[in-house]
Amino acid sequence: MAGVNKVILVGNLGKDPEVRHLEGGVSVAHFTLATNDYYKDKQGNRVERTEWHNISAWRGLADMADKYLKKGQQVYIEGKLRTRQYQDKDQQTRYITEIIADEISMLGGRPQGANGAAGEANGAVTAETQQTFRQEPELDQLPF
Amino acid sequence: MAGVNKVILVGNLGKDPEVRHLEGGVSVAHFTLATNDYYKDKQGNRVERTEWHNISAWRGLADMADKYLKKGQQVYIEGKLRTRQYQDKDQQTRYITEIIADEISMLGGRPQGANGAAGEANGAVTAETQQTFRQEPELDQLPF
Amino acid sequence: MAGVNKVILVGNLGKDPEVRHLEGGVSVAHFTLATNDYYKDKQGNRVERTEWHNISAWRGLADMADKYLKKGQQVYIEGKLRTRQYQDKDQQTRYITEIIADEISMLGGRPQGANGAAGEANGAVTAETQQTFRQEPELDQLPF
Amino acid sequence: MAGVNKVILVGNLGKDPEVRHLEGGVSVAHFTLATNDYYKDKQGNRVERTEWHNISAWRGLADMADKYLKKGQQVYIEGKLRTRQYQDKDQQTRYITEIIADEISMLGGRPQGANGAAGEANGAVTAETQQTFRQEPELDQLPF
DNA sequence: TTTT
DNA sequence: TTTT
Repeated sequence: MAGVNKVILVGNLGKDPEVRHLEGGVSVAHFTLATNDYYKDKQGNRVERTEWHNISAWRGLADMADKYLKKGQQVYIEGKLRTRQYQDKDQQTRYITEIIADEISMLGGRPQGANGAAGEANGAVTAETQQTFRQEPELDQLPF
Repeated sequence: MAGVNKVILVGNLGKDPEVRHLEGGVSVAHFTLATNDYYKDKQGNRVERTEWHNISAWRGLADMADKYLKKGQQVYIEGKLRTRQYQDKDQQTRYITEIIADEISMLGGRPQGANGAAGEANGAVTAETQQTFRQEPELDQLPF
Repeated sequence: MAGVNKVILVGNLGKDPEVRHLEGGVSVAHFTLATNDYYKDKQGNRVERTEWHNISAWRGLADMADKYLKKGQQVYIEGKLRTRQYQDKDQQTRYITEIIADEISMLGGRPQGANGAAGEANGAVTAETQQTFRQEPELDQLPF
Repeated sequence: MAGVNKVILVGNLGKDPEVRHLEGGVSVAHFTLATNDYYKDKQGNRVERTEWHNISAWRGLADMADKYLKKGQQVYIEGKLRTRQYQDKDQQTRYITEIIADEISMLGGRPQGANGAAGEANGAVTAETQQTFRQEPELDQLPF
């Protein structure tokens, strides 16, 4: 009963969000997020390691993702872990673990196409788009 | 580079940790953790939902888990997400997402066998065992 | 705008919550929480250190704190930092930093009076009281 | 014993870090961090609110802060709360709550002087400086 | 005192 | 598949 299931990520979108509109007007967005980490090996060299995460956002957050998030962009994401099963094409039961986003903040990063310079024309994060979005409060306790 | 990959869980062990000793003296512990959540459905009823997580702990934390953690016990776990692939028995590539523990705190919970009452004789968490363990600092930056 | 202000604590209440009812029917609870940490000194000895935090909970969470939380109890608290000023008795401006709770989970701990044994008669956390409470969603975005 | 004391912030530096070198070669950096939040008032207007935090970083992290962090820069900070007392100029005991940083990640933000455009000449975060720094492992468990 |  |  006393449970906590919390994920905090800062990383970059691997692709533009894909948004679907379910029956009943519910929208859901999916995208991948890369978090980059490093460690020192035995020789003391800095070794990079990238972890990929499956993110899903629902309802208002899905619409926000659809409108504002782009491949390459740096975001802060807070959410919860959920593993669900599905049938693959061979009717085998498979599992996938996703992070269901509760809050997404756009950080200063450069969407794809912005190389070297980071001017607004290149898609830099601007005043209008550098914002925090939360799951709409009245929907905060839905199971997804 | 500026990446964050953090998981925070409070839940109960689904089984006793299973510990293996790898070549080179490295030990690793695996167990599952249940986090319980709830939400209100459209009728306003409180609906419970349990999420299961795969936890792995390495080296000093594995030894701690082996020594102190039991099925049913309530713990706080901080760690990072990692998805790895493996070949299933049909030589299919499969993926599993785990939480690599960096810190484990034993909370007041009741190990299996303690029903209703929670007396020490039933395995209650005592002063000696209600502790926090962290990944040994000098190994903190290894990839697992 | 893209801001994150998050605190996560696991500790024990230093005293029973004090609840006040403000004009307009708003209630607020205050209590202190002790988090225990340790470190190894140069001789390798384990040294304990206790940090005290000022917690405040508003509205529904205040009522929950009033009803369920007791001195000594172990809780998980998630919230945000807020520093406010006030005038002390000499009309000097002083500052106090508090954690405004967004979520409180009761963990297995023993309210005051439960020494050694932890039977239900001594106030142990029971199925009924081992719960998670969140700030009511519709009020989640108020400034306190 | 089973304690957790964790703070997670994403915000902007209010000023350049001030670094002092203590006896024994220990360095410590202090700076303030602004986290921006918003809420909807009763009229549905979006109201901004800024919270200021006192950050301190020790040893390797202090040197990193000294070298890389500037006023205005956006950072992710993970650390722990600590309240310490000091004597003010009237010999009154006062308290100040600080966040002792354990990890600092530089996010995409624009140091002071970068207005409108965010080209490298204006101090934009570049490949070299957009990094994560952690408290040196062997010192991770010191009391500060 | 920051940022958008 | 991202970013630095």
